Amino acid sequence: MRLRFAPSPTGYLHIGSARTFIFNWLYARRHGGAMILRIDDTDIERNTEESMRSIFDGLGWLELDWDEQYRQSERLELHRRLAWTIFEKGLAYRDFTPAHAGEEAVSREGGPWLFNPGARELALEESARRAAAGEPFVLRFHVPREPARPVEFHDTVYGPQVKSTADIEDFALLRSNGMPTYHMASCADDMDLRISDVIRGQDHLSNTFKHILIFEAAGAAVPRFAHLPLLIAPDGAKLSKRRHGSVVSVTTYRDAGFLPHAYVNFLCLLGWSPKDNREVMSRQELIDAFRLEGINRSNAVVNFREQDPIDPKALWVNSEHLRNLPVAELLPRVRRVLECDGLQVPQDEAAFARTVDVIRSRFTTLNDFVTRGRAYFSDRFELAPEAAQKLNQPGARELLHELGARLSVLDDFDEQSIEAELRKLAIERNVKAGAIIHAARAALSGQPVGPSAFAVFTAVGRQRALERLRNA
RNA sequence: GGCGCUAUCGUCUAACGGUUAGGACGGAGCCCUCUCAAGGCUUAAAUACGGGUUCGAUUCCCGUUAGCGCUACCA
Repeated sequence: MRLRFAPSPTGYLHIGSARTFIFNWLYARRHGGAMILRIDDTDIERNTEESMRSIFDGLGWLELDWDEQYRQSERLELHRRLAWTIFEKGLAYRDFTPAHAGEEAVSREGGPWLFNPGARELALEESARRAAAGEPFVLRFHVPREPARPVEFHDTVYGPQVKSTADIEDFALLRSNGMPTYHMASCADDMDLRISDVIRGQDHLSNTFKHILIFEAAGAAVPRFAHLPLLIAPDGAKLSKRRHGSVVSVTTYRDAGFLPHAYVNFLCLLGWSPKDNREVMSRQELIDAFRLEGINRSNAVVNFREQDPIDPKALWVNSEHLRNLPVAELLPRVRRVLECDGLQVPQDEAAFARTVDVIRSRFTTLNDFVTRGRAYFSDRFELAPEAAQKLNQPGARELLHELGARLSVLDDFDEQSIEAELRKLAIERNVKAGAIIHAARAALSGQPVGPSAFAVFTAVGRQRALERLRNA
């Protein structure tokens, strides 16, 4: 079994493309097949190196891998050879009509454009002569239409598909600059790379009929096809950079502090279901559960809003992974965001792990560790307004100073001892323990809310905790 | 315009032709509690519309409507 993901490097890695990669990858991994990354860069006008980087960066960030890698621009001879083979079989012809000449005909008649008048009938000798004379031409597939016949295939997701050749235009195989078109290059490579299953976006569903004509003309076996429903915006439009901005780029989610796998997990839930109500799944669970039968047919909305550009479900999936991942797996990731923000990562690995474990359960993204969780890793943090309010309660500061003094002589700086000491103080001063607790949390973490205040003490560490009480 | 695809809560989705149409996110409420999360419980919220077929239709068929895709020398 051989799967491929074939992006064209004309923009950054789109979340829809990422999902397509993931479904191919899941299928390959589940069946022990090979995953192939093929860069479809035959459109030399629009390709960019930057886009290429974005694809590798994006896939790398998502921690997705592949077994083989190709670049179509390095395989042009193969594509051209196959195109001319089809020509020699009499199944393609040279069309000398200048570019765009056919467009007017379409708008005038209102009907579909099928071929340029006269081009199909051009005698072979004249065609060869004009080509030899250097006249530019496109090589077009000669779609059989008298009589027209149905082209059929079975899509694993969409079921039986049929279209009459009477409705298929004579599409181009080779451009006038000699470059193969997408259809030609893609099919030639799929044959050469022995792709067994083509899993791609539904926008290619109707193109598949053309592809089948090419496979047949080349005398090659037709792969299995499975088309994926598209990802769309809340307004029903196809996701596009121009209209929807950064929500379509995977880097947005990386920068927002998503765990790579959590985002993969979220993307999987768009258009696919394990059908057993599971949603939060590990990578292995995803591989084990993935079935093409679980893919549905209607487009999925990425539910973002103008003010809030990230789908709430994505955030939820991320927070689930964030709090349930083995801490050891989370640490390097937290370390990275801390370092990126110039924060000091604790030397003591065990203490670091405990701190992360204490605070992670109420965080939703990795970025929370340097924002809401800043006080756990740095002395330069801001006191949230609501936290300041708690500190400004009458008598609160004095109580914290006293608490600090008492805790400083404690033998064991653990949660039980701290709690005992704090409650004793509350009773002596005849105040509610909660008042001291809330003020302490505010002083230690800069936040009005958070983990158990006693856990905050140990997470922040003795030295810092006492210092913050003193300076409260 | 032509051809094709699709249609279940706001969103993601589940439901051999027989279910009080299920779950999740988000919303509302309650419980728990040192706060906030988490967790538990409760709640509002859907089969686009019209015809068939059938004892019975979310499910099968047709039509309408809507959305999307393709209709390039883009992919």
